[in-house]
Amino acid sequence: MTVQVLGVAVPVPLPRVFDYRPPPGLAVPADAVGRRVRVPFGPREHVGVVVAVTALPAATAAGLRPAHAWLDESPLLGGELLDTLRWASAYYAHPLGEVIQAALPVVLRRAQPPPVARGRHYLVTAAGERAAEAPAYRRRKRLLRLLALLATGPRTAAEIAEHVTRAGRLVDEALAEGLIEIVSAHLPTAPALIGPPLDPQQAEAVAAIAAAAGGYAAFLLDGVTGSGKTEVYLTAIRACIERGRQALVLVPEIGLTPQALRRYRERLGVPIAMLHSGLADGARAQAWLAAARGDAPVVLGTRSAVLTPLARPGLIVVDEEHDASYKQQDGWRYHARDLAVVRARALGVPVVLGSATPSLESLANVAAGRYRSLQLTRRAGRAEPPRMQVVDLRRQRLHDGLSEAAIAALAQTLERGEQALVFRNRRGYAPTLLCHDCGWYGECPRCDARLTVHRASRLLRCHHCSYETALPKQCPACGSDGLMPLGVGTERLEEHLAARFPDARILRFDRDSTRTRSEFEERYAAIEADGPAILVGTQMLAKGHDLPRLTLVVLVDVDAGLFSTDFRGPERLAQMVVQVAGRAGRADRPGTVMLQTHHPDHPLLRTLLADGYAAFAAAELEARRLAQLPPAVHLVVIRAEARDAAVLERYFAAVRELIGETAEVGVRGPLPAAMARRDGYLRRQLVLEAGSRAPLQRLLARHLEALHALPAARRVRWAIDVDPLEVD
DNA sequence: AGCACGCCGACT
DNA sequence: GTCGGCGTGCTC
Repeated sequence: MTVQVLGVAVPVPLPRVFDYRPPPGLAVPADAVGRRVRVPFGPREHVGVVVAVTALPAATAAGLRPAHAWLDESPLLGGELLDTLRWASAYYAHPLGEVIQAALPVVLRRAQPPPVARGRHYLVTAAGERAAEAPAYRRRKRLLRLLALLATGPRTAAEIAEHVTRAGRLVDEALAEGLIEIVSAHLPTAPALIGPPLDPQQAEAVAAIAAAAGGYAAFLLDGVTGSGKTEVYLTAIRACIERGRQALVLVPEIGLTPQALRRYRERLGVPIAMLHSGLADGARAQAWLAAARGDAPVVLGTRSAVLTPLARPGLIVVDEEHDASYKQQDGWRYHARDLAVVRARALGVPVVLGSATPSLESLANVAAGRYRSLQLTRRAGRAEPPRMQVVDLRRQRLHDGLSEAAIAALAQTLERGEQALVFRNRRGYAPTLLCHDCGWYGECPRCDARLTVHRASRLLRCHHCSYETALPKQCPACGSDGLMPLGVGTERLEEHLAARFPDARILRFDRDSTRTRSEFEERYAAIEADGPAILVGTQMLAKGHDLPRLTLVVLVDVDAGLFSTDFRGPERLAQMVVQVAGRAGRADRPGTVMLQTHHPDHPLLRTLLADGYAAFAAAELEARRLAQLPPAVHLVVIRAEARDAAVLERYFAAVRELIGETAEVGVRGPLPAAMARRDGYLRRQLVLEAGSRAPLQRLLARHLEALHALPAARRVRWAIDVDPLEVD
């Protein structure tokens, strides 16, 4: 005598599935797998997802607790997505319950039935999008809220009513003014705008992707900045929609701008379900469900959008595939680009990874024949590439970090009425405060890091924890007046430039000056306004946005990237240089990029500047092979942190003993992390390396349960990072 | 991770 | 006498 038992993935950090008797009363539905259930868990209750139904002897099942209730009338997670999540749970050695929870929108993690979406759907029109930005509409707050809501995807009247009061009348008004329209989710909402004609290389790329439709194929679309990668995506997506299939498009965090969304919407003429981190819970759930029902022809989103269920999948696109924001950096540390390829294979659809500066991983996959390379080498309808100029800083007099040559170039740019970007990846006034008399410098009491001088707010701040203290006037050690800020941050650059060019607009972009997305958009709009300006900024300005009036870029200090402790430093630097250079001289005028360095003869810089990114990448791949670093080898890092050094020591001793000696997997460490102490926690890592993934996977699978069961693990915060981006 | 249970120190 | 410190065990 056997009875049916539910295998339930519960969102707890335990690497196993829990068995329950079905909820009392009803028979177990045939399609139980993928439905959510409320289950008792110790003294609490959780929402779990059924991942298996098995038959167990009645006597065994009697010892199990019954699930409390079903939450779904049909499976919420379909076959392919659940299979991919199962695979990912094993691959990333992360508990399935937490993996599944990460894939579910917040609303669906709660013990409630899924929100219903029914009735007519409304969507903002192109006129409505223009109105949302027009000054004349600024005072119509409720209308603007409606337009913003409908800009994220089609909504029903009922959904709109959740966001604005007296929704019915507002919707009627907006309809009458042509700002919104009724859409049937499956049909194009507007005639798609016709794009520029494709050049032969673009047409060839589109044809290759089209030829692969209906089956799995992976492409690396390797196209220089301005070669029209987006046109290739748009054409391929359009073809996908016309075949009645859905396209999933991933963009980096910084890339999902209103301009980008509008371009997709206008050119594709269909509703686009948008998924990004800033979305309200309800809106995110609606977009997710629309994708799952097949109502959204295009799903556009950042990292976690790769976990969206698709009813009619046809194509996956990953834009700027080299971007580090695709890797989740805490909890379940998945890589969205890699998962996109895994999903494409499982779904039997083509996947296109695009970049002007492909990751070395993807280039290695091309070399190994796993991805097909599609090259775009021509800059479409534009001036020649920017002139790259190395500024040798040795024996030069510097003015707050800027060379005479850079200042002269900035002055000329302003005189011509053009815009310049001064790029420096350190915010604050100066990275260090030093006493010239006794050698004291400001250190964080909780981290192995120096305190950054923030002059405007008169603070010394740690950029790695929340520590801050008043900026001292005298040296805390010797009491002298010899304190001096050492080094240059964006704040100092801004101050210097403002003093030197008092009539120019100086706009600073960093986390201190630009905290929110709306602040960014506001300042960004100021750039687009006419007239000369100097933009001073960090990473924030390095990618994504079009800066059409920019003709000069000054990279204040590239040396940090040349001598980084992390093995990906050179790759990151090269990508940054090429991406920033891509911002220069976009319009009618060719641009100039000035790289300030104390190492003008560094082979990395020479190769990159003389022969381009592809040559750099080939050289760097060879260097990684010789050094036995990824992608030549594969890595897994076990990280842990604790306040007490002895506790940390004991933990890693236990892990090492557990793993033991293996022939196929090299074990290094535990090594102190680059910042061995952070926010009061000591941090170390154990590096596992092997020539292929299989032995690493076997080792993880073999020891995973024991790793969780380790008594020493209770005293530390630990995590497994498969394919880590940083090993410092 | 939570949360309970359990066994030793300073307090109303 | 008990309130509460955090070690240890368990979660179907």
